Amino acid sequence: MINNIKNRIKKELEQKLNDKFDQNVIVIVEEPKKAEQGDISIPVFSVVKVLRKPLPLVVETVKEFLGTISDAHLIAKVDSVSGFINITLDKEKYAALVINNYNLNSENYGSNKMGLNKTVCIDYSSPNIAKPFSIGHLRSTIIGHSIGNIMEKCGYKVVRINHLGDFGTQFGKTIYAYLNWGDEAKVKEHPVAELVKLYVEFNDRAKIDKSIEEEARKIFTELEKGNPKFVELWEFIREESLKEYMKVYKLLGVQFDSYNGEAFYNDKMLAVVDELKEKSLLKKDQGAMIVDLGEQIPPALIQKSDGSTLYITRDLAALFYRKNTYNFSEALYVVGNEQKLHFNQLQQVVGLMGYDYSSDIHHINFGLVLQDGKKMSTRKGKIVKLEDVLKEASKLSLKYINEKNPGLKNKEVTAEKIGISAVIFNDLKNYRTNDFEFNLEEMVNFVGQTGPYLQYTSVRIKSILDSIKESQSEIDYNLFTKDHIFEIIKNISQYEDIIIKSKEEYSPSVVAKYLLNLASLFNSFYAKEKVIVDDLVERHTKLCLLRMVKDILDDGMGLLGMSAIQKM
RNA sequence: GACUCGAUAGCUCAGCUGGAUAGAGCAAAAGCUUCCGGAGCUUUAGGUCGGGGGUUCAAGUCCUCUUCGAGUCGCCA
Repeated sequence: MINNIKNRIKKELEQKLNDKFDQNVIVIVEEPKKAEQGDISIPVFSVVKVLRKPLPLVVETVKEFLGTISDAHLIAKVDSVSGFINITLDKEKYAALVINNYNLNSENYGSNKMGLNKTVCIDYSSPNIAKPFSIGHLRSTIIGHSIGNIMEKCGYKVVRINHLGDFGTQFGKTIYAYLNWGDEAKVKEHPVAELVKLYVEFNDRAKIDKSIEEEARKIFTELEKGNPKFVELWEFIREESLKEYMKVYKLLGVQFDSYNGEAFYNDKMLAVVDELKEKSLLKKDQGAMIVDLGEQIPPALIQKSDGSTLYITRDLAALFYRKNTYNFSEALYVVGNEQKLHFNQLQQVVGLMGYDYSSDIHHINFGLVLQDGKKMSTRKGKIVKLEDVLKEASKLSLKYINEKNPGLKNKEVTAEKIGISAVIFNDLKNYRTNDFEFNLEEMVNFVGQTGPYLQYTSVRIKSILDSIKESQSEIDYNLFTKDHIFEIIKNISQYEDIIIKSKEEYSPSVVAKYLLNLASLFNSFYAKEKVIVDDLVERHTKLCLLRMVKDILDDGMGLLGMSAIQKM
């Protein structure tokens, strides 16, 4: 909301200045760093430069114009300090505006309609079956899920796609290992764990004996051709893996609209190759078929010299399928930084094919999960299993509950919600492209900028709201003239702006940081102010404020994919 | 070697289109509970924004060179 006001001030001032001086000036409108400096500020240096008038004259002119803009009634005070014009809002009027706005839209406060009648496809999680579901997949899952929620809040229809890695040479490896040294009984009992062991062991053995790689490739080729024995095994592996993943998704509260994986596109790739041929984009090079993308980036390898297709071919087939099926306005791929080149190539190839929606393809890249500064690997044996992480986080939160609130009912259930939300929040609070040092200790440290801090704040507010039967009363807007209370109102009014920014950057961290700040403001307020006071008007006003803060905290945590907690 | 991304307090990170005295949390030190939940709050201390040069009235932010780290660079995904 404050952004709307800023934009209006900017537009109207520019209009008025341009009319008066017949120049093309750009007015910068921002928020000062310190609250004492006001709520909105305008550095006029750029205006001075264009108009070539003395600074005091420009300041006076702008101040004069500010008195005639459409939001003039909201302005309480205008100061000027060394080239900055500082606007202080009328706290009572602004608070009334914010509260009315909230009451009009309390069901879905902070939402907007930028995505109305638009569909977005988000490809996330997408684990490779028969390989471990690692902590790396967790990032894609959590980030993708949250971006989906945020875009729904912006009015988009969101299609959540789990592009399972259910095809590829790793199946040849797993099947080879299973047939040669697998224990059928063990595999039947714990399919995924055993299959992963077999896969890891295969890679260990392949270091010593290169020839088994060749055998694995042969098996995969047979699988592609439809060898019934291998197909049966493949189906078993896929089914069991998916069952296992569903458990994790349930814990995380994540759902998908489609589980069409790589295998689904297997019969759709020839058409892609044909189309590329038709458009004369394919070129034979060193026995393989490539699309040349110029000097800047390496060519896209479409078809291997043995005729089989590659990752990018599959992604092209998937993209066309999605465009035809969902007619997306944006296609997002929540995949790690290391695949930046791949998606760059994908986008370029689509562009060369003449599709204008190539610019709607966005790689939502994210940083690596590091351990001791190095990328985690599934091959070196030290696999960090997602399930174990979530379990440990839950265990630790149970320990905290036993210390802080031993009498709590359903401790285990709450501990799980807190622990998992802590892991989610820890991931999302950082800007997504940054690398991420994996440190369980810090993830579940329940002090400071953490998920539990947000949950705790919400639970605290709930406890106050539940403790009192409220009688209807007037709102005392005069209360909002106190700085620390107005600060909260101002933050409440920024929720919509925050969601828009978060969508534009495709980064849930924007919401996460905002919630931390809001919670912190509330906790400071709570330490200073008594809520349940005898004065009914004051009490009602404060309870209104609390309700808004709690709603936003809960809604924001929901956007991040965190669980709601009633008591903790 | 080429390209991409990153480097801000001891640690983990914010810092929007360049704007005022660079901000949080953790860790450290000191406090706060007759009263609505102390997983909280308040205060102190902590900085050559990797380094050099440049553009600008103004640079953590833009340009350039450089150091370090990570990632990628045709038959894996």
